[in-house]
Amino acid sequence: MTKFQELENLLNNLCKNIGYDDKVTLSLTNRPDLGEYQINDAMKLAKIYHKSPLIIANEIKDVIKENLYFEDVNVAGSGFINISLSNQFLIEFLNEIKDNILKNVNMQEKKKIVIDYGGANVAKALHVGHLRSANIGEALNRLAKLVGHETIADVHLGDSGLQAGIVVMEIENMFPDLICFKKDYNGEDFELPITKEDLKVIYPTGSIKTKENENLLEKARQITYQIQNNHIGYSKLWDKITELSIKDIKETYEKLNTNFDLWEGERDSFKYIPEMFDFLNKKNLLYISEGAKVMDVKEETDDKEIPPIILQKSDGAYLYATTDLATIYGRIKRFNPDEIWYTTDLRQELHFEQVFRAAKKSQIVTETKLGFYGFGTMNGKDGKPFKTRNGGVMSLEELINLITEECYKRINDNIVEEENKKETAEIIALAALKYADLLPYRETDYIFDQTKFSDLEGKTGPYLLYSTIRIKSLLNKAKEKNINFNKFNIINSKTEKELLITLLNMPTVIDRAYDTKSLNEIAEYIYKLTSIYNKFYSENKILTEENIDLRESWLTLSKVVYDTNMLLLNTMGINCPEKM
RNA sequence: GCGCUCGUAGCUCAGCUGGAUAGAGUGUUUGGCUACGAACCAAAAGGUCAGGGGUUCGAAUCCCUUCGAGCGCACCA
Repeated sequence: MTKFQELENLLNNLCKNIGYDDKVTLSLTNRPDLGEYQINDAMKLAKIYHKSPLIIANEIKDVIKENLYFEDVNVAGSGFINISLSNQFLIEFLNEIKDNILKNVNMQEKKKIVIDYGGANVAKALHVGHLRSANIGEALNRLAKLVGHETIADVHLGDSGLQAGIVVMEIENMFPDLICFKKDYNGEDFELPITKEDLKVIYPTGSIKTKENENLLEKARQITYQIQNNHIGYSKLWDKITELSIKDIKETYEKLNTNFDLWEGERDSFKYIPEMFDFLNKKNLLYISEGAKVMDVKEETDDKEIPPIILQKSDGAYLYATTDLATIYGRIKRFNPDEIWYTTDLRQELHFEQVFRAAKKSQIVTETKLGFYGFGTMNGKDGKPFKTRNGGVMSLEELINLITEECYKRINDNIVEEENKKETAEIIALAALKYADLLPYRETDYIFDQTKFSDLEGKTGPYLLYSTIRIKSLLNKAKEKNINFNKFNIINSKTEKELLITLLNMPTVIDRAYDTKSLNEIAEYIYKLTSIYNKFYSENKILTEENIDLRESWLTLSKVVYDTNMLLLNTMGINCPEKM
């Protein structure tokens, strides 16, 4: 149990003793002039117990002010209780977590969670629009692990859509003699005649052609259908393209520090489709509507229109909904997870609502909790979302390179060795990019501004890295000078107390981030902690402090802040260089 | 047409299940390196929380309404 949890439990027990058996919460104050924490529950209790809030507030005040952990307990306004924490409590707290920062995290009962994020499409370049899914998904994955869960991350590649038909058609055009196109082709191996650079051009040009020519579009559709139905040559070719494409996609995801346990795609769900249809047929859930095989998912209690889910097109082809439902079918069968999370653009909410309903109604899913945690779109300056289909959007690689160049310019030659400069610049650039992306609330649409993402000062990733490295450097210097520290003894200033209280509050922040599935509070928190530390740093000369107990306290505190920063940066998927 | 989301400082965003005097960053103005790393620190200015009504001890937050923006609504993914 974290120290803060202990504190809240103590408070609740004290209230219980005087007859208030309701949850009382301790929150950071809005009025720092009156205390450090506040309790606002007296007003609520007043309604329940038909008593004056002031009387209740005073009763609570009287019982908690006796405790050694609290001091300066006072009642103000219409029943606000203001509390400060005793130095004794805070010193005890810091000494408890100094050697293991994980003691400042509330662990949860272990669950198995499949997390579906990334959103990469085979044969299409990752663009800036893919940034959020990767960042948020990866961070949620890490957050889930941090609080004690087991996760299975699946990139769930888009590998069965129309782009398959388009790309195969283009290649047939370019290399009609390739053996996989021969009538008597029997599946033997062959060399793919294109590189990943070629691939980046093939889809966009093919896509334009199909938009201009109805016949080509129809042809691409047919090829797509044939790939779905295991046409031997087309499937083999598409397999090889997928392999090549994954290699490329992996490189970019690795830069983003995004890791998947499974590199499966829509096509991996195909093997479950016949079984799934059997399952649905047995339950009599499917019917034909306008030639398509559909299933109703509307419910009595709906106040909005939920259209039926289409599982097979009138031409026999499968859709997004089919593969997603079959993927759930497969995941339940293979992993039987407690939860499955999806992190995609919020615009897909209705689609997932339909799929989830179909899964539950058919009892493909019984116990497993299905969660859709959508994110807002990245908009252009015109306030409209980036186009994902029409091209012309900056590729993720290009964006990373641009920001890396900016960072490179800032690197001081006296600090970073020449051979490490490039690598360091990239780490900093990615920190800037990831932090800027995780800072807004998950569901917020925000305006993508290249200059904002390139900011290296203020509330940015580079600020956090710089500050963290500076603490590390301080701790190293202490070691070099044989200054030992292993204990927190004294609180000497207001800034130090502020730091301690901020540290104490970390578990609450992590819990909330987990509950809301949004990293923004963690991003805000780490900035707050860091900036208070920087204030502390500028107020004191730590290494030359003559009071040995004080110096030891300062160094111990610095170490805890460092460990906390590293833990939270890692949770956000942000790496920290040695120097910058 | 139906539905979802949103409107907070010049700009980009926070603001927790309703709590006291609405916060950051950036930009603007100003001060601080012969310093453990200045990608830092300190200070000032900047607000009709889109408008109106309601609920109550108390509203940026909940409800209604007007205006404005974005998105989604059966065989794309």
